[in-house]
Amino acid sequence: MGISQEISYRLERLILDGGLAPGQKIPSERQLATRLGVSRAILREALHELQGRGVIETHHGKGSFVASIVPSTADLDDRSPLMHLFAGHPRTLYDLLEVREQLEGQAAMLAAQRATSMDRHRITKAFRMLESTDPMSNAKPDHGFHQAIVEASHNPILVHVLNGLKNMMLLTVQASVANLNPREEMRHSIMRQHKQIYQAIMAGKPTAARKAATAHVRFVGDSMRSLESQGAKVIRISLNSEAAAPGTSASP
Amino acid sequence: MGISQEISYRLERLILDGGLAPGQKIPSERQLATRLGVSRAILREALHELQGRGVIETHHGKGSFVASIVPSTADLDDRSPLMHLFAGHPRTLYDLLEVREQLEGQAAMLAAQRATSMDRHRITKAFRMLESTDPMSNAKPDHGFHQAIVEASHNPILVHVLNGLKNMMLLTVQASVANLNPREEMRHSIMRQHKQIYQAIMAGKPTAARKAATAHVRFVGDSMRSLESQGAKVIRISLNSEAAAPGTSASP
DNA sequence: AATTGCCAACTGGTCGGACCAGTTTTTTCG
DNA sequence: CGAAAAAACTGGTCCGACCAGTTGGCAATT
Repeated sequence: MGISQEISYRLERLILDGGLAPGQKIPSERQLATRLGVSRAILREALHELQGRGVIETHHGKGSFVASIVPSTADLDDRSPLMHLFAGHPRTLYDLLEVREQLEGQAAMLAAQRATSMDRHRITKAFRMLESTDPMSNAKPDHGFHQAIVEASHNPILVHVLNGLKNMMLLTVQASVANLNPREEMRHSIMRQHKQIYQAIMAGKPTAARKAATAHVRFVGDSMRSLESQGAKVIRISLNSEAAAPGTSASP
Repeated sequence: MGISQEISYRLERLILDGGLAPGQKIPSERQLATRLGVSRAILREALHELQGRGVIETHHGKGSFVASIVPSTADLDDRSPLMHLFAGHPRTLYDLLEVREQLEGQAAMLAAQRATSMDRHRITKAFRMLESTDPMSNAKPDHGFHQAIVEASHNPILVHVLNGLKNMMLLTVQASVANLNPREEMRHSIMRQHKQIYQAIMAGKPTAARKAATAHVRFVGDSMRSLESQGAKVIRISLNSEAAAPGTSASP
């Protein structure tokens, strides 16, 4: 390992062990570089590494601060590169929706063909829950409905792929629910679309199911796109919200 | 945001969007710095950030390499349960083909819309190689052609998903090549289909490209199904065929 | 005295060049 | 031809300078 790696390691220890609280300021680059006996360039590389890991935040002219990370928020594997890419690159949302359009259409079609009675039961249950739940509740019911359909496709590959995208999918569903549901007419459109998908699958109409599902995903994408173009901030779903502004230090 | 942040962003984009596979080498620091118009110091800071996020790995004297992305969908290597399932249950082949039908259709469509001149060049190169190679050679050229198209879709999610299925995909392509190519008329059909896909993408006809691609995958599936129903043993493909180190076979 | 305005001293951000240290390729010579 | 030496890569580290935001205090003005 190079020196910069070692420095980033020592810095992290310093922060974690040293009891530096989130939001707390760490010494200036020049100070740290001198104290640790390395050049400022190397020190900066180490800082960038910690930055990449989300350990610190840096603000021009102010300094670097310990980020407020709860290391055990293992809820979703936030820190995965893809996850981060998604959070940082809004376009990725639409990329995902493009893929979902195909995959969910496929799943709905296969579900219409292959769903067993137990599958139908599960789908129905998820659908009911979707109807009854508060519109603004979290995205779980919505996702559950889609999930039930996917599993009814009886295609292990499809299930596996969609499962691999689950976390990101949850985010897009969350985004769509948060942004679209508040709009009265949109919520109705989405509900109608869900109903169409549901009925097509139950009626065993593969083509109709596929069309309904792809149309639904496309509708969500188009809607969010148009919302976004109207200036609405669509994608702002912070992975681990709150980010302790630097000025949170208590008055001395 | 500072320049180094922007650089790391662009780099990340370059890596995932460009479909750079894990393990692949990225250009040297001096090259990248020049190409992106920044100093080497800043370029290195950006690299360290990606390093901190686990996107790349760096080795002294050798270079920087794309790290294996995310464990979720990626890496269906041999010992994977799904891989095993596949070997044991031929039907999984058709499941995969079902999914491929959608995904490759999507990829071809997007490629027809978004391929850059460099993408076109790569696709053309892969296509040429596909025409010239011996029909019975391994499946690499065939897969390379499809891969080039997928990467031209400029949808990181799509690239990621297909990449995760790469190993299994290689097997299906291998299976199709081994079983279908020996049949004169089938080989011609497949070649014609490849040509249709190629021309549609080059001509920038998204719909035609999608249709050609889905039709192609469907044809492969249907053909193998019919072959199988005639009593041919279709799936007998050993799992660890190639993938061996450069020092191949070695028959003493 | 209170306010305003400005300047100096922080902070991080960027640059270029130089040199060291591994790795790979090319050249040279036995 | 083959092995050793040299050159041409690669990343790793350092220095010194300068740019760009931020902050606080000092001084001139009101």
